[in-house]
Amino acid sequence: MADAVHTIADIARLAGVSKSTVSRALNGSPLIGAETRERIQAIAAEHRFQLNAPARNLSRKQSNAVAFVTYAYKKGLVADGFLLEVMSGVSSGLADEGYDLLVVHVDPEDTDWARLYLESGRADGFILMQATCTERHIQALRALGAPFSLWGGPPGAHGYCSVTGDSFTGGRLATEHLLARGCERIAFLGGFEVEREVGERYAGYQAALAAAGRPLEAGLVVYGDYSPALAATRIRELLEREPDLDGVFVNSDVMALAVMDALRGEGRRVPDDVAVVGYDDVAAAQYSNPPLTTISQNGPLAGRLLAQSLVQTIRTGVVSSHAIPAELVVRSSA
Amino acid sequence: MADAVHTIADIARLAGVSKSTVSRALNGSPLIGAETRERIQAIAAEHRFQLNAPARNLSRKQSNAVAFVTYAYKKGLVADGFLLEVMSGVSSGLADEGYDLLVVHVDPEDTDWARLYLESGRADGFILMQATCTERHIQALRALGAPFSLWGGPPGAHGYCSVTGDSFTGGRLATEHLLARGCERIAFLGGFEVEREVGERYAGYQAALAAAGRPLEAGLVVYGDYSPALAATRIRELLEREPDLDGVFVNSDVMALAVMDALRGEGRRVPDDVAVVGYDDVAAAQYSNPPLTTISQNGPLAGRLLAQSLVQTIRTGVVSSHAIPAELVVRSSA
DNA sequence: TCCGTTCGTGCAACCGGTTGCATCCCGATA
DNA sequence: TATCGGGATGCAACCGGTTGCACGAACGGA
Repeated sequence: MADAVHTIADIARLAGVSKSTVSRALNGSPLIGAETRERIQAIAAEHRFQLNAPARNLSRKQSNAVAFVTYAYKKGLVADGFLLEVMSGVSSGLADEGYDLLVVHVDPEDTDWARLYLESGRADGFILMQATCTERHIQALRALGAPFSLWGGPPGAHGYCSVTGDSFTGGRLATEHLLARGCERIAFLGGFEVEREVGERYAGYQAALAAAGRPLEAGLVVYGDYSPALAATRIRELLEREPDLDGVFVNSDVMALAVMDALRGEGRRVPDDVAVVGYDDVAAAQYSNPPLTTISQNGPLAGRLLAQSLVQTIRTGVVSSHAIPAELVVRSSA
Repeated sequence: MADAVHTIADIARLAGVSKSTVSRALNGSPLIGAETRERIQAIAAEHRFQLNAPARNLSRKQSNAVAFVTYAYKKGLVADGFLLEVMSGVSSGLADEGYDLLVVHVDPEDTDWARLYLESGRADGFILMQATCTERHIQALRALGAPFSLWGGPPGAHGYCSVTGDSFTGGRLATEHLLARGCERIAFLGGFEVEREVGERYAGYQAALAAAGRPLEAGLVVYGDYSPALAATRIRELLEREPDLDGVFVNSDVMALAVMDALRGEGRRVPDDVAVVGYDDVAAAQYSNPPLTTISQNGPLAGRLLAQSLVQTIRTGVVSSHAIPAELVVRSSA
C-alpha cells in the first residue's frame, strides 16, 4: 500500500513531475499539455486527492467563502422559514461557484464585523437580508468597499448587488384579488413604513385600487413592525375606526396570522366578514386557520441570485440588481 | 501616516521584536514576558490588527471552523423554525470558542462530503440534526473518525457527542396534560417509528397512561413521516377506526397543525371533541387555530451545547451527551 | 568568582499551495 | 544545418502565520 497522498508534492512524485505542474494541471491551466494534465488529474482522482484549502487561500489571498449575515437570533422575529429557503438557495448557488457559506450572527449595534472577516481573510463577501440588518450595517459595508449583496434592497443601488421581490406586482396582485372577491373597503397593513419594499407594495395596492376606480382612503393605511403583537393591535385599532372594513392586505404572513387571530377575537369571520391576504408564503400559511391566501416569493431562487451576483462582484467588480416574480397563492383566507 | 499594518511582521517592526515574539504575544503564550506581551497587544489593538486566518490555519493544520450539515432543502420539510433556533445557538456557541460556522447542504445519498471537508482542511468537525441526516451519514462520519455532534441521537452514543431533548419527559408531560383535561381515549401519532426520540416519546406516553391506571391500546398508536400530508391521512384513518377518540399526542407541530386541519375537516372541534398536543413549539404554533398546546425545547440552548461539546471533542477527544429539558406550553388546542 | 538555571527572545524551517521567470525541447524556417 | 519561436515544464520565491531549537542575559548557589 502506497503512503497516503496528502499534498500536491505527493502527486508530483507519483506522476514524476514538479509541484507547479501538478498545481497547474489541477487548476486546468492551459500551460500544461493536455496529455500531462489528464494523467495528473487521473492520479489525483484515483487517490481522491483534495487540495488544502487554507494553503490555497493563503496563496491566492482570498477565502473562497462568503458570509451570510443575520442578527443575533430573536424568537419569533427572524424564525422565518423564508430565511431558511433563501439560505438554501445561497448555499447551492455558492457551492456551484466553489464557494463556502459561512453563517454569522452579528449584534445589530456592531459595525466592525465586516472588517474583521474581510481582513482576517475569512470571507470575500457578504450576503444580507434587509429584514435582518440595519442601515448602519449597509453603510459600514459600503464604506469598507466590501462586496456584498442584499435581499430587499433598492433595485438601482450603488456599489452593491441587490435581489428583491417584485413588491409592486405583489401588492397589486393581492389587492386585485381582494377586489375580485368583492371587497369594498380594503385596508393596507404594512411593515416598517420606511422600507422600500413596503412602499412598493403600497404603490401596488394604490395602483390596483385606482385601476378599479376605487378611492384611496388614508384611514385604511396603517403600519406595523412585523411583530405579531403590534399587528394584532393595529388591526383592532383599525376595526374600531373603520368597522365596515371587509378586506386587508397584510405585508407579512406572520403578521397576517396574528391579524386573523385578532379578527376572530373581535368576532369577525375570515374570510366571510374580512378577507385577509398575507405576504411571503411561510410554511405555516398553509396550516393556518383558515389557510392563508398570500403572495409567494421563490426563496431558493432569490438565494441563488444573491449568491451568483455576489460571486460575480467578487470576481469582476460588476454589480447587478434582480427582481424575482411575485405570485399569488390562493387558499381560503381571501 | 504609517503604512497599513497587515501582517505580524509589520507589528514586529513597530515593536522592535521578531515575528515569533509577536505571534506568541498575540496568542498569549507564557513564554513571552508580561511587559512585552502587553506592549505588543497594545500595538496590535491600536492598529486593529487581525491575524490572517488562512495562514494560521495552514500552520496549525486545523480550520477553526465547524460545518453544520443539513439536507439539500425540501420545501415544507426542513423549513422548521427549530432548525434556525438551533443554528443560532450553534453560531453563538462556536463564536465564543473562536470557531466559524459553515453551513453545508448535502445530498442525502452522498456520503463523501465529510471526507472532502475534513481533508481539504475546511472544517474540523460537524454538527448534524437527526431529522436532516441519514444513518448512512452518521456511519460515514464514524468510519472517518471525524468529530461530530448530533441533535437527537442516542444518549450513550459511541464515538460522538449527542444532544437531545428529554423526549421521555416530553411524551409524559403531553400525555399527562391530556389526561388531566379529561381525555379518555388518547392516541399517539409518532414520527418515524425507528427513531429513538419517537420511541422515547412513546415510552413517556405509555408511562403516563400506566401511572393513571389507563390501558394502553395498540390501536391508538400510529406513525407518520413528519409530513403534514401523511399526518392528515393517518388521523383520518384513525378516526374511522376509533371514532370516540378524544385526544391525540402528535410528535411534531407541523404534523399537529395538519392534524387539527384534518379533524376540522371531519367535523370535529379542537379541543372540545378532540384535544391535540404537538411537539417542538414552532413559531406557527402560537398563531394556529386554535393555538397549539405543545412541548417546547430550547433550540438555542441545544445549539450551544452541540457547539460546546463538539469543540471539546475536537480539542480533547472527549465525547459527551446532554439532554435538555422538555417543557409543556399550554395554549388552546388541549 | 564560576557555573548551571531559568527566563525571554530570535532564527529559520515549515505548513501546502501559487506563480513569475528561466529553461529546455521540439519542429519550422531560412 | 543553424537559428528561431513557442509550447511544456521546473525552479524557487512567496503568501503569513507557528514552533522547535539555539542563544544570551540575569540570577542564585557553591
